[in-house]
Amino acid sequence: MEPHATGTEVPHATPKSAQTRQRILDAAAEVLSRKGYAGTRLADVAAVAGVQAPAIYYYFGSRDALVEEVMWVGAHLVRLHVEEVLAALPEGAGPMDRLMVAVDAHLRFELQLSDYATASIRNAGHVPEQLRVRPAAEEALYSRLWRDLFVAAQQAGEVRADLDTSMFRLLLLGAMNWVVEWWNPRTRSLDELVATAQGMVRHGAGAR
Amino acid sequence: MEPHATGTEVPHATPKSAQTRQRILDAAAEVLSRKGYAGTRLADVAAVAGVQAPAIYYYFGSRDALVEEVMWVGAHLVRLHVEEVLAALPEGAGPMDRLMVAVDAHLRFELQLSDYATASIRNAGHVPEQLRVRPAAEEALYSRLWRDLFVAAQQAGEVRADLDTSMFRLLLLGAMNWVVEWWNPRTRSLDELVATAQGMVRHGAGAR
DNA sequence: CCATATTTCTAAATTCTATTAGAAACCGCC
DNA sequence: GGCGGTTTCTAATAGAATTTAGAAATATGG
Repeated sequence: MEPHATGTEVPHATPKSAQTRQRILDAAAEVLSRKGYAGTRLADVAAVAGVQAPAIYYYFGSRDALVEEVMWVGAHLVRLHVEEVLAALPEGAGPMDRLMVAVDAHLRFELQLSDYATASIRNAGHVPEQLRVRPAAEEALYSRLWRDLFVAAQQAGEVRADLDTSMFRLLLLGAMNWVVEWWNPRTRSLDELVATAQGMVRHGAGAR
Repeated sequence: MEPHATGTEVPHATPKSAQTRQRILDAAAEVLSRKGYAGTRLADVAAVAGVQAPAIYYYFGSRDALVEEVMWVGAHLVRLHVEEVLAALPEGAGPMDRLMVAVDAHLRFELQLSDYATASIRNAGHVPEQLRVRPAAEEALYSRLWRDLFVAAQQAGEVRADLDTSMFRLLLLGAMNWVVEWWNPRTRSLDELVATAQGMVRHGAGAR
């Protein structure tokens, strides 16, 4: 044995078979993003991961521990992704350019790249309170990232001086997060969505 | 007896004591808006309504029937409210004015007036499929209302001709719906929120 | 190729709620 | 003040899902 008992971290250096843990976590993210917290049964997760339900308990202490991990990873990955994309920008990029890129990165990651992001977004307000503590810390960091983007743009005069950027930012993130509730890749183009969202910021918050 | 058995409608003309049904429905909306579908237990609803759990079955066929009713009422009330407010506008109001008023009405109703609206919004994507059929019809009507507002504004030249209003509308409704996830009346002013959201539309979608 | 630890399974127990049965309380009315 | 119907309660049932127990299987290392 020696499963999940060592606190909140994730040991399991054993490379070969502990891919199973990852498979289970991936499966949980997938099911959670599709069915939500209420609709996610351990048996479903196990089926997707290709194991029997009790096998999950070898890697996670409980259903809720598994959910919490997915939520945290989701929040974490979104932030990392957006930070990376921003870091890759050339020095010359202005504050408004950086905002546009952040919008692009957030939407594409959430819709294409990561079940974790979708799961994290959709279920943030639906999991029991106690599961929100660790993910909330990540979300706070992400929130700060966006705050800084807006503050920089406003100070540079590229966002209207009289705009309440804090409120605008919350509205914008809401608009982008809610996309998971209606998005259908078959009927809409992701490029157009990104462009429309960017326009919402450029014109909605931009100066002039 | 003679409870809920008569199909999907809601008889109970008996005025006096069938306020209980309303109390239960109100309680369900309140709990549902706060705890979500997964976290809403019949016992909680009953406690808020001031009855014992089994009493609920005198008025509703099942837990899901109760939830469905709340969801439908929520979607219905939002639409009615916005329609009423729009109808009360003077003839002279332009398409952009009408959009501004709709934003105002949607946000104020959702945040101040109705647990039903909040419950309906928060749980739309989290209740089992079968419960979404009847509410979905209401939402479709509401969606059409907004589509018409944007089409009118665009035809009048008050919204940029090149804007994808369908996508912008979905983003806007998402932004407003997501507000229930972060709104705290103690730390933020509702007037400011409304003004910021209106600005998001006026500048984000408006011509010039 | 055997011994040992790791991993996963089957079967069973536990728990948590919705739901039902049936008895009591309540209410208006004669 | 008793009577019939309505409404609500207490107590029991049922069912589904998480979670444990403990046995098999699988891999690992000498």
